[in-house]
Amino acid sequence: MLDTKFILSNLEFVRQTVADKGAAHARIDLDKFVRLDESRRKAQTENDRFAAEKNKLSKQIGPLMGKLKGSDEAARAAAQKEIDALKAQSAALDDQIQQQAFEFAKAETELDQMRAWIPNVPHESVPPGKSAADNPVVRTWGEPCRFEFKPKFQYELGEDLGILDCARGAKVAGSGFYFLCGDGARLERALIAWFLDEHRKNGYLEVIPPYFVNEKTLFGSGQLPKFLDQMYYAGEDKLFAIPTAEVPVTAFYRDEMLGESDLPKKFCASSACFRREAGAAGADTRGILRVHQFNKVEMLKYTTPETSYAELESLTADAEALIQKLGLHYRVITLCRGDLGFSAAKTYDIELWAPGTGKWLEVSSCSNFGDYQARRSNLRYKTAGGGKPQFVHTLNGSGLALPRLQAAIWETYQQKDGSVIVPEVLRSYLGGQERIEARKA
RNA sequence: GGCGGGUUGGCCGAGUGGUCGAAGGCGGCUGUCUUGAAAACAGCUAGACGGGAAACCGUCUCGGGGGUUCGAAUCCCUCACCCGCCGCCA
Repeated sequence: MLDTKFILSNLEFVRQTVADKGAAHARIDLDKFVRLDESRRKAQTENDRFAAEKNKLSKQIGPLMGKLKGSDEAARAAAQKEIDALKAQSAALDDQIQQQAFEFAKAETELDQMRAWIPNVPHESVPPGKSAADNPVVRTWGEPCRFEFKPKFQYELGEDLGILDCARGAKVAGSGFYFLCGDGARLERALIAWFLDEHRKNGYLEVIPPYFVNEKTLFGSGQLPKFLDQMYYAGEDKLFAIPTAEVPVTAFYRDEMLGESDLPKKFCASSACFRREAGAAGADTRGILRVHQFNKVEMLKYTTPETSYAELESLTADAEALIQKLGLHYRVITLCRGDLGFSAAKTYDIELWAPGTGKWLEVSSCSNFGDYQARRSNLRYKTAGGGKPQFVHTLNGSGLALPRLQAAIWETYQQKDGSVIVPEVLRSYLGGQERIEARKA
């Protein structure tokens, strides 16, 4: 959420951001926002004046009540008379207070609702651009591998090796669900364990988060209210299945006050992720490039505003290091203004080259959210200097998302005989196994 | 699912109708003392919003919401969460 004062004093910048992010929407009417803020302030000023007056009257009644207990009957009668007069004055204020309080609440509620739909503004280093086609490539690592045979793509490899079963996934749960079997499941487990071990070495605290969260938690990270239709919802219990571990871990310190010396805080979390992918029908439907449930290890950081952009670089580097050790070809792109997500101030996407599919696959999205999520989550820290509490900055990035990574590994390390070589760093997690071969029945 | 006890500032913890935004302690900051530090002593130390050039002033906030009252941390209702005991169960 953006600060109301920031919106008002940077109105055109916010207006441009809303347009850039394609967030233009009847719910966001910035001219109305300005008007509402004016009426909110006016109502509050009026309300405060009447309330102050009423408070003064009440304070006069207290001592008079004491006099009612005295023995002098004339004095008691006089006090009673005074009390009645004060009560009458007080009652006369009620209508006005109620009226102003109503006006204030009405304006504030509308302002809050509108603010909930206004996206974060981009950092100054974010490049201009309208869509994914305009995202500049920051760097590329490795070389695309060459084959002396026609390489298979992920779905074929998975099914041929017997490590992926999409048909039965569809039967059991529906399209977009799948089984990993045998060495496919083991490779997944190895990757997750290895990621977490690497992150722990880099100072990230490993957590296993709740897979279901409440509405407030989703509001905090920015999924709600805008992306309601992308979430699985258990209505009986008013709980949502998490689309990423970012959601529960960002809420870890919600409504809390941290100390500056506690920062930065670094977490890594492994979880299943659940996404309805509404509106994505027809895209990447074959295999495991776009699915409703997948595993992911997520890295998160809570930092001070001063260090968050440096921490974004190191977060991205931590994700890249994993890919480098796996020996895969990848590139890093910066999302342009038009492609930047709702809550993000700056994002790097990391894409793996999948030689069989012939596409770059996004396996990590590393973002700095600035204070946007912290504001929505009421998450502050006390500064070392002792000044006012500040909102922390939050960052997160995948390290890494499993299905597309598996796809890239299969495709990159496939052999002429159809088997797949296991990347060296993972072998100790697989009992030394060096190769995945077709599973018999 | 049933019954009982809780929820107060960064933390702990007093406070059962008025002078309470809240005693006391811890922690933090500042000063005195000291070569420096510790200790001791003194002072300061919640947030949001509004008004104001500022000093400062006002309103609201004692888990959330609603109610009673001139006035609520305090009384009533309700919801959430936490801690017990019972039931069910991986």
